[in-house]
Amino acid sequence: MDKSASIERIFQDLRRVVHALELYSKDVNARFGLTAPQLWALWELERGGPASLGALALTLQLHPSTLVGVVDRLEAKGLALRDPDPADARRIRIRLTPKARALLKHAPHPAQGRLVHGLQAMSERQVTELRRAVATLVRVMEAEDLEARFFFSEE
Amino acid sequence: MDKSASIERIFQDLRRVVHALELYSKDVNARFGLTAPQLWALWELERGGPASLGALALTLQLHPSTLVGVVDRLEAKGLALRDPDPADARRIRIRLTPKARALLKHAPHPAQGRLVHGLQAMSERQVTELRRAVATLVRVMEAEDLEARFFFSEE
DNA sequence: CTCCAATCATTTGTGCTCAAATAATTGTGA
DNA sequence: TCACAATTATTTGAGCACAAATGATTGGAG
Repeated sequence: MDKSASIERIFQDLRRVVHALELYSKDVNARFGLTAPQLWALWELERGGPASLGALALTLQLHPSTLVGVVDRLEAKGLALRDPDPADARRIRIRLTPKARALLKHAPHPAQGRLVHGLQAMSERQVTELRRAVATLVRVMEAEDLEARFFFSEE
Repeated sequence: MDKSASIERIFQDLRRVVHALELYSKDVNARFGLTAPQLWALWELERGGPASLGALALTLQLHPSTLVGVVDRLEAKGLALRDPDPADARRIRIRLTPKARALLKHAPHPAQGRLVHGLQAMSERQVTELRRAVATLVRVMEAEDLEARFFFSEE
């Protein structure tokens, strides 16, 4: 297979990866009541403690305005709370409720779904190769992204 | 790096890949007026000729209800038309307008954006490795997906 | 020939995503 | 100190994605 055919295939396959991840998220939601972004947010709050909306958005790599809705839904489910930040009235402090902590004990870790189950069935060598390849992809894509942003910011 | 750390990393990186793809789509839309799904749909219609909504959804791997909105927007832009299917009144035949065909000549091919530009800068050997790795990923993910669907359909 | 189940497109409802505009608050430079 | 710029969260608007329900049409079984 020549290079351009490989590139075409990589894109098709990436679309399928994205698709599978989405289906997985919907599936977890249907079965468990929490979507992947919601689980990621909870898990990150558990790991890093209370955080401002902006800080959490940064670690989750989401746009702040995206995270507002996610936190809204977590709050509606009684899993997260918005406290005012005593030091800065512009900020909020998002923290977990005891209910959330209890739930996280039994929740599928965002990186332990059935997709990861498949990865675990692969040899360590294969997983390492895959990790390297995906890391390369990220590097290339984000580099191009930055470059383009810089380029167009000059216009 | 041990296996579970590799798996964790793979997932983080995949999230970043998805993120970069989304940003790219939004970017093309802002600059060109068409989102990635719209471009994919146009390109597929150009390649395969007029198609029913269900058939197009299948080749694009989208849920039919998702595609309805995409086609609505293409129609609103004067790029696609819904014709009745003479053979079956339930079906529609989606086809391109001349405007769409003219536009496609200058449009960024869905798989020729700046992300692909980055891939093209890589060596053929690297690209081949990446293709294999991503294909492995797809195989693993979709196999797990099928397995889970089968498992839960037995409940 | 007539029901009735299957098929096809669509609508509705929920959620995620971004960007741009808005409002409140902070901190700083004159 | 005080006006003004920066920061922070939110709202608004557009689009994508799925599932489930709906309505129209087809085609087959009795």
